[in-house]
Amino acid sequence: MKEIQHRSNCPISYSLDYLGDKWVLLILRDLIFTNKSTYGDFIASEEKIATNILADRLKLLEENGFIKSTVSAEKKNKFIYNLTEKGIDLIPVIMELMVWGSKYNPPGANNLIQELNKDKEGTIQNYKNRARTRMKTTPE
Amino acid sequence: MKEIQHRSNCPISYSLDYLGDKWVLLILRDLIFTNKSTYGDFIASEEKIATNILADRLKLLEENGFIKSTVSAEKKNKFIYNLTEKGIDLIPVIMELMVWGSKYNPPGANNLIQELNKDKEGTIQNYKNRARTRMKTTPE
DNA sequence: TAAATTTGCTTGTTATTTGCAAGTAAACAA
DNA sequence: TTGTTTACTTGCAAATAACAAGCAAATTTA
Repeated sequence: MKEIQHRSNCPISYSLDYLGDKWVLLILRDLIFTNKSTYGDFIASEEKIATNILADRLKLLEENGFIKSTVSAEKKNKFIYNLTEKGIDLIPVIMELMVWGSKYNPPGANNLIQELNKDKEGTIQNYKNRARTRMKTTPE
Repeated sequence: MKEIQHRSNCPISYSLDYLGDKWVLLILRDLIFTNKSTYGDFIASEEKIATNILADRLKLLEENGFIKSTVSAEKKNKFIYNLTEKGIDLIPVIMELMVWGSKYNPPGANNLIQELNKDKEGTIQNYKNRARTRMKTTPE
């Protein structure tokens, strides 16, 4: 894995050096909003990520401390990926992508948007706590 | 310009079909946080976008309604790009990218982060209003 | 216990995109 | 009228992505 070269010392540019890629953010989405946590789970997602790209992005995310993998308790050839605190801190970014997407892609409205409109901070906190719980409990 | 194909009906995936690209978001950053508004301004940014990529992304952003170009009042061979309401609605996304980047890229801390910590909603509203004012006033 | 399956990749090939350098064209300034 | 500014376009090599196939360890099934 080649090291990421930062193009400037702008914090937005810094973030984009990791996150300016659709696939990275779709993997994070799956980790935040669904119960998906394995290679096979991510491959099964609707957007059909290629196998080599998924392997590459999981490696990048783990090497840069966004996620952490552990061997599954029940199957030794299965890896469980979970968000680290660094990854959990991206939840607000992804929430805002969802808010924007729901506004401009009409069929995408849902309960979560209503919850965010009522109490954005609280909703984000709930998802952060959910991710922390997942990280701590022994995986399936 | 080829039409963007949406890979699913997930609102996050929908957003990423436009925004899952570093350069698009760096152009938006310049429009939100700086007084940059022309091709030459964006070319001069620290991250050194290639000329063909900039032309391509400006076209994509305009064709998809994120920005609007007008001919400069003073020079007819100069175009001024401004955010539309659709683009202004991305300010929260970019603010969160900045918050995350500032947290994990230590030298990036600044006044804006403090302002956001004190009053996120108000700060975002200020930048939205600033963008609307720029859109309405006759450009340089 | 041997064969088939699951799981998580890697490899090879082709297509697309990027990055870089150079060129173009309209507007404007000297 | 010559040079400069501004905003691109074009051509090409290199990097990246998409697709298909293959592989190997662990596990299940016969």
